[in-house]
Amino acid sequence: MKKQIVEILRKNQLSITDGRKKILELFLESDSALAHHDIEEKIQEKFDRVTVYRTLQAFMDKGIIHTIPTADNSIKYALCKDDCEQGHHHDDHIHFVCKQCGQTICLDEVHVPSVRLPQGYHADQVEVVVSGLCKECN
Amino acid sequence: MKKQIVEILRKNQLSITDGRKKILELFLESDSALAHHDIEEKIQEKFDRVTVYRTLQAFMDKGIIHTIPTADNSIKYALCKDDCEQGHHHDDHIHFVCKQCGQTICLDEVHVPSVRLPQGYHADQVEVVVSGLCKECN
DNA sequence: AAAAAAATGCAACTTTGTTGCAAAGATACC
DNA sequence: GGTATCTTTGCAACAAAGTTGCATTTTTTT
Repeated sequence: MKKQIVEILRKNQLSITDGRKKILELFLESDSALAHHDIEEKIQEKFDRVTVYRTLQAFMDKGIIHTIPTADNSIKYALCKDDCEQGHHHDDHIHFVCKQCGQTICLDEVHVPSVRLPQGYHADQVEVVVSGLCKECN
Repeated sequence: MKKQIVEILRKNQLSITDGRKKILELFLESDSALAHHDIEEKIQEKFDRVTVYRTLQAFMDKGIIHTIPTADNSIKYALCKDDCEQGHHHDDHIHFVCKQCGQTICLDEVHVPSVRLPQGYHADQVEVVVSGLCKECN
């Protein structure tokens, strides 16, 4: 695990620091998406708020994590699949938000459906967020 | 127009106040979704920030407007279709965000595709946000 | 037109996010 | 392994976004 973490950071040319290791570990351990707030809560050692913001930004830039759109003004982040490279996210899976437990998860096995747009529109990216009851809460 | 506004407020059992009339008018005039910030900007008379928050909340509760999920931590609101009733939103159209002009619009004519979830999951609602270039910017 | 109910504005506060800068830490080089 | 260089961190100070309680004003009811 520790090796995998260092490996990921190295591969993305990020210096290996305690904060980055810890936050990346959180993502690897968690199977649901994390908001900034969740991260600060779950980390026992206290890192400055600013550090967490900058770490998430760095991970985003490198394509290690991606954001999940929400309707409640909280950005959620989740690990990208291996083939997301620096600056080019191509996560084509859908996201699921459980109304009971609140968890947001990536359903990697479910691909986004194709959408037919009206004349004149050009689609770059399609985001699908399904809400309902997850496996555990159903 | 003025009649329609009063009509909508009355139908939803909201008292008819200047702020509500003005904000509702904004939504009716605008064909793109509005963020809290946009509303404060576009209104010439100044209403208190708190009033705008509470008005949006009231409109949400009554099913007059709905939120559109975004990945950039800004809640956008748009008018619901007529058949959204108090507490029961059922807007099954997709949303489009233009990367050029930034406008967010409801594509009422495009219905959300059906999504097949893994065993055990139960879907209540499917949100689709497509980003790319809109008719004007393309 | 007066009484009752609801909405507004204000102040004070909390939470969330940003920026510049000095100190601490990581990397590269000898 | 130790030092120079470059990067990251934490702090302070700030800006923006959102919330709450309460007195005043406005709307609705009778």
